[in-house]
Amino acid sequence: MNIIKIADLAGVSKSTVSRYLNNGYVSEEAREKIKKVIEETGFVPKRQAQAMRLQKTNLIGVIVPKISTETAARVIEGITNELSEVGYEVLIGNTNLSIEKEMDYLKVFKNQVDGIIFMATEVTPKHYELFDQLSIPIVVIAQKVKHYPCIIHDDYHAAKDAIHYLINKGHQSIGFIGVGEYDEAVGIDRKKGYLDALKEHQIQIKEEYIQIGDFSHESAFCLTEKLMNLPHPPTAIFAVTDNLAIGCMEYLNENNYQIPKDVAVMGLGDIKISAYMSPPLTTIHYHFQTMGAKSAKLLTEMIKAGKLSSKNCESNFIFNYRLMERRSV
Amino acid sequence: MNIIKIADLAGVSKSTVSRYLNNGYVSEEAREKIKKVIEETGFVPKRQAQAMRLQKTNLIGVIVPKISTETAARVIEGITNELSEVGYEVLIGNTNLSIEKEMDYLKVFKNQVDGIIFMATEVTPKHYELFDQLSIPIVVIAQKVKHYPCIIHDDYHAAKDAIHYLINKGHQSIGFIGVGEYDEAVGIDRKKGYLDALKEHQIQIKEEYIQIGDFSHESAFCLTEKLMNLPHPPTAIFAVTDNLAIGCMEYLNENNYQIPKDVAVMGLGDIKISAYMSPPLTTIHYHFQTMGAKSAKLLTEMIKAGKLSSKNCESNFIFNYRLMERRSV
DNA sequence: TTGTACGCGTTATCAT
DNA sequence: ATGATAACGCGTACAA
Repeated sequence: MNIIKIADLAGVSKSTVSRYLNNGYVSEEAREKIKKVIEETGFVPKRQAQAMRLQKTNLIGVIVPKISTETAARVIEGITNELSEVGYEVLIGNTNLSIEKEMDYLKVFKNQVDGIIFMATEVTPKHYELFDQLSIPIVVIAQKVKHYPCIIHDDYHAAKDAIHYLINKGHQSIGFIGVGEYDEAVGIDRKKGYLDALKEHQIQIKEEYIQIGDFSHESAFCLTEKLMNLPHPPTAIFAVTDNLAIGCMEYLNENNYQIPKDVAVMGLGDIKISAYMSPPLTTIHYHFQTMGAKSAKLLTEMIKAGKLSSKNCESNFIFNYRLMERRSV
Repeated sequence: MNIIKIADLAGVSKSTVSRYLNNGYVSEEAREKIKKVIEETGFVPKRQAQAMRLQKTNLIGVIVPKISTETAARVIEGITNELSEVGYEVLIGNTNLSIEKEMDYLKVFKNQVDGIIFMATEVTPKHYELFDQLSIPIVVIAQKVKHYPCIIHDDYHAAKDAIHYLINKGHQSIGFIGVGEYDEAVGIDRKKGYLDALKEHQIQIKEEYIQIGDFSHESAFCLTEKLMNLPHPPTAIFAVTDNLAIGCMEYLNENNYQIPKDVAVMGLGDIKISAYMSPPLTTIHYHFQTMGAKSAKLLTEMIKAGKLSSKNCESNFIFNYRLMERRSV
């Protein structure tokens, strides 16, 4: 079923049908006939053909590291809610944490969508190359990417505030469970927040208190073991993500440490599960869904403005956070 | 950049470039020239134009009730992983539990994708109407829809097994926290499993033990209160979803009931959080990600077979489940 | 092996 | 107010 058949059935030309569908410049008489035929047939114009003709797909590509993580799901929810209001649809690219797949999606989406939202983890020179080749705007979430618009949390100050909070609660020996520096936001910024907070309070930094692993529960579990087996174990542990904090709590619970009496634990991110831990995890709330919505809004604005690239749109949005006092500190 | 410009730059006709891109029927000489130009320009053919010409979009529409729920996210993960292997991309439709939006997406996707995966909750006559109007195959997840292929869990037996388990643990007074019957799988099948299990053990069914609400924590919280304020409160409670079981546990914990000593709690679904509750929730594990993958596989097979509708493809796949013994019973 | 010409479904321009 | 026609980018039947 296409616009020509509708035109035939209604006894008019396809131009008239097209006008009926779009600007509406049609006589009452023709309008009636067309309306009837369209209702009977349930005709809807094909978006592919429209896209071709209008040079606009009304599609946004969204690339996420892992869709089944709560953070990614929340970001996507924010994006889809925002976009569905303005008539865009979203094409999802789930990379399963594979950088190659990220590259693939960046290439595939390149001439298939009107804009890209990229939820980043590690950003390599290869990424920059692909960004620069893009002829559509892109918005980056969760990492700072020079010369491109980014939606990020203030990881540095969030981590710093967490440590300040711990110090104010009387802790001087604070263990750190982090991740590698390939992830700038989580690996570098949050660690820097930890270090600077200690410095500001003139607390000596002990290398053995700083443990680096990957993003898994198990990593945090092992690192906590190391921490607690130190001659002078810390009285508090800060993990750079809630997920890690939970792995940390698992070790402590299994080894009969009382939280927070023996050792306090603090996370960052406030995933849902944190509130249900025993004890409930004190952490910092991040607004992932709002970030998603903001990124979508920013992107559609750029598209509307006719931008063929978002390079040099130095509009970074740094989102606020909120400390969630619960019972693990 | 399009195929004609590439052809010009390479000094051949666009047909030759097209052949280079597709069947490869090109002389070594021409191949070299084209390869060079394509590499320099980073040209990739536009999918919109291909879709138009080939009458095939290579897009699958996925409609989910709420993308930020763990179950939906896991289903989508299974779908995207499967589809990315066979060259399909996925268009996401997040309905936020709105039936109108479901209808909208069903209509919008109708002539924009090659097939639809529909994660259902309530299935109304309106849905059937739209399904019947489709000229592309559709696969339904999570609910039985007559005459269409469905990927479901065996909700009836899962619930029944849960109750059997409770009875075998010595419980005779088992409360039930459920949802309305508009959701057939959760509202009807799981309730029937509960009722039949009791009947099989000749346990009298008490109406006051059967509490129906919605899908929220709060609902389960209130219903648990009702249950526990009965003259003879139950010694065990079965909630039809883990989420409800957690709301139930919240009430019990806050009111100083010991789980499972005073009252046992059992859920259904095994969401991630359940394992971290205190005590960890005994529940039944569902394989959402595998379901997603299976639905994708089924759909692409039907597309490959050239089906213009999946009506009367009575191929239901009933997935298995696994009882997770933890410490709430 | 290569190139010409056509068609996929839509919208926009232009003449009527 | 309406209709004929061109154009979007691509793949392919057919002719050469």
